[in-house]
Amino acid sequence: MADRPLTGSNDRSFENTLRDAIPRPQSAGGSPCAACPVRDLSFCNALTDEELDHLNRVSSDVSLTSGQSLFDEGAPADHVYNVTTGAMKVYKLLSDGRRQITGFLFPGDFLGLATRDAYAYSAESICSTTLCRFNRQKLENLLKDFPKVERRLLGIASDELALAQDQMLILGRKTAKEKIASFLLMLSNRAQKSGNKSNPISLPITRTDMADFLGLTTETVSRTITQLKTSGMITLMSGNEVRLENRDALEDMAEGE
Amino acid sequence: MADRPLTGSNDRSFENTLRDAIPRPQSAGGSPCAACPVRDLSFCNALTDEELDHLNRVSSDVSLTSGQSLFDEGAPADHVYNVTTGAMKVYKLLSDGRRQITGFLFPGDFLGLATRDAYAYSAESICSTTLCRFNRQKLENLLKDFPKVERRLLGIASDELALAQDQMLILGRKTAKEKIASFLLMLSNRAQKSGNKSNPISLPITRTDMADFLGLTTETVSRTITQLKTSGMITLMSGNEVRLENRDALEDMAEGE
DNA sequence: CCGGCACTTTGATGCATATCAAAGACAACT
DNA sequence: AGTTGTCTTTGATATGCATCAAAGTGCCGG
Repeated sequence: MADRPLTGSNDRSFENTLRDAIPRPQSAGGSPCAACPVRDLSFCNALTDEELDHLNRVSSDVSLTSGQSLFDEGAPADHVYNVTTGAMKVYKLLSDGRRQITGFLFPGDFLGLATRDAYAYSAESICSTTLCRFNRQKLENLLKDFPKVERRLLGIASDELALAQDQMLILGRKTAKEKIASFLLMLSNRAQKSGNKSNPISLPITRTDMADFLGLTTETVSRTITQLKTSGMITLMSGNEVRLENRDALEDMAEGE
Repeated sequence: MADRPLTGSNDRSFENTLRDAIPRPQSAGGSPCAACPVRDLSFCNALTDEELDHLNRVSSDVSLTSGQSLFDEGAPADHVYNVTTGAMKVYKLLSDGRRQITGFLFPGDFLGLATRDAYAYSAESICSTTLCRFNRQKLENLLKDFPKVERRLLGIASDELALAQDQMLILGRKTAKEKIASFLLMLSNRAQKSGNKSNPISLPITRTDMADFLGLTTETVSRTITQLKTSGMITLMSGNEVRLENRDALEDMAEGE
C-alpha cells in the first residue's frame, strides 16, 4: 500500500488535530475567563448572570494528559464533569478484561450526570483534555433554585439515552461494515452539530478504541476501513482525518441497504 | 426431550402469568381509582394531593391487547406513557427488517419520556397492557410548577441510561451464554426491585423477542437455554416461569468468570 | 542515525453463531 | 378429536468475525 496517512497517531498529533477541529464552545459575546469557568460551557447559554454566578461557586477546572483516568467504575460519584477541550472515553469492563466503550465525549458533553451514588463506568481521556468539575451535592442543591438548569439536564440525559439506543441497534444487529459506516457518520454529524467541519472529520480514536466501541476487534476494524478506502467511499488523510467521499452511499451502507 | 414446559406460550397465559407475577404498584394506603389514574403510579409516591390533582388533569388511560402497536418510530411524540399493567417492548428497525429491541417495560416504567419531537423507537405490547397517557405539552407546562416531578423524571431517565449502558456491554462483548444468563438475572433483579417474586421468574417473552433484545437468533437462544437447563443452572417450569437454581453460578457465568 | 515502542495492517486459520430446514409442542377453534 | 397457526426445538451446514501470528509504519529518545 503506497499511502498510510492514518498511521503515526500519537498523543501530540491527536491534540493538535482536536485543537483545530473542535474549538471550545463559547457563549455569545463571552471570552474565556479563568476565574469564571462556567461561563463558556455551551449548556449554560441562556442562563442569567445570577445563575452563572451560582454555578461558578460549585465548579472548578480539571486538566488531564492523554490516557489519564478521571474515575473508575464503582467509585463514589462525588462530581459531575463537563468537557471543555479535548475528548474522553467512558467504558465498562468484564472481569477478564473485555471492554465496552459506551461513549466518546467531546467539548460540551457531560460526564457522570446520569449517575447516583457510584459511577457506572470508568472515564479516561483520549488526548490532553480539560473539564469543568461540579460538586454533585452542591449542584443538586443549586438545582432546587434554578429549575431551568434542571430542565436543561433532563434534555441532555434524553439525548444521551437516544444515542445509547442507536448504539444498541449498531451493536446488536449491524455487520462490521455497517458499524464502521455508522460510526464515521456519527462523528461527522456530531462535529457538524457542534459547529465544526463535518468533512473531512477528525478521527482522534485508535483502532482498539473503535473496536471496543463497536463490538469488534482491531483487526476487523482495520480490514473494514481498508475495504471502505479501497472501494472509494472514504479517503484517509494526514493528521488523522477521514474524508467521506460519498455521504449518501455511506448512509445507505450504514442502514444495510 | 421429555418435558417441554416452556412451550405453549400464547397471549392468554402471558396475561395470567403477569397478572400473578407483577401486581400493579400502589401507593401506600391508596386503592385503584378509575377517575384518578395517576394516584397509583409508583413514580407519584411522595407527591402532594395538589400535584396529583394536576397530573390527573393531563392524563388518561389506554388499553392494548397483546401485540398491539402503541406508536411507531418517527411519529410525532405527542404523549408520554406510564405502564400500569402488562408489559411492552420498544424496538428499532433497519430497512431490511432486522430488529433491535432496546428494552422491555413493566408496570411503573415510562415510555417516550426521553424523546423530543418524534419517537426514536416503536412501542408494542407483549401481552394485554394498560398505560397511563400524558399529553406531553401539558405535562411539560406542568413541570414548571412542580420541580419535584421534574427531579423525579431526571432520576428515571438516569436509571434508563444506566440500563442502556449495561445492555451495550452485553451486546458488544458477551457470548450467547453470558447474554442469556445476564438477561435472566436482569429480569429477576427487576422483579425483585418492584416487589415481585424474583425466583422463579415469569418469562412473558418469546424466543424471538429475547433474540432481538440480545443480538442473537431464536435458534441460538433456544439452544443456549437448553444448555443452561441441561447443566442444571435453570429449570423451566409451567406457566412460562424459570427457576434460577444457582444464582451465584449464573452471576459468574454472566460476567464470563 | 539507530533502536524501541505503540499502533496498524495483512495473512492464515478456527470457531461461535447465523442460516437453512424440518419436526415437535401446545393452544385455539371447528 | 382433528385442524390450524404460532412458537420452540433440533440438526446440518455456512460464514463473518475472532484469533493467532508476523510484518509494516511512524514517532521518539538516545
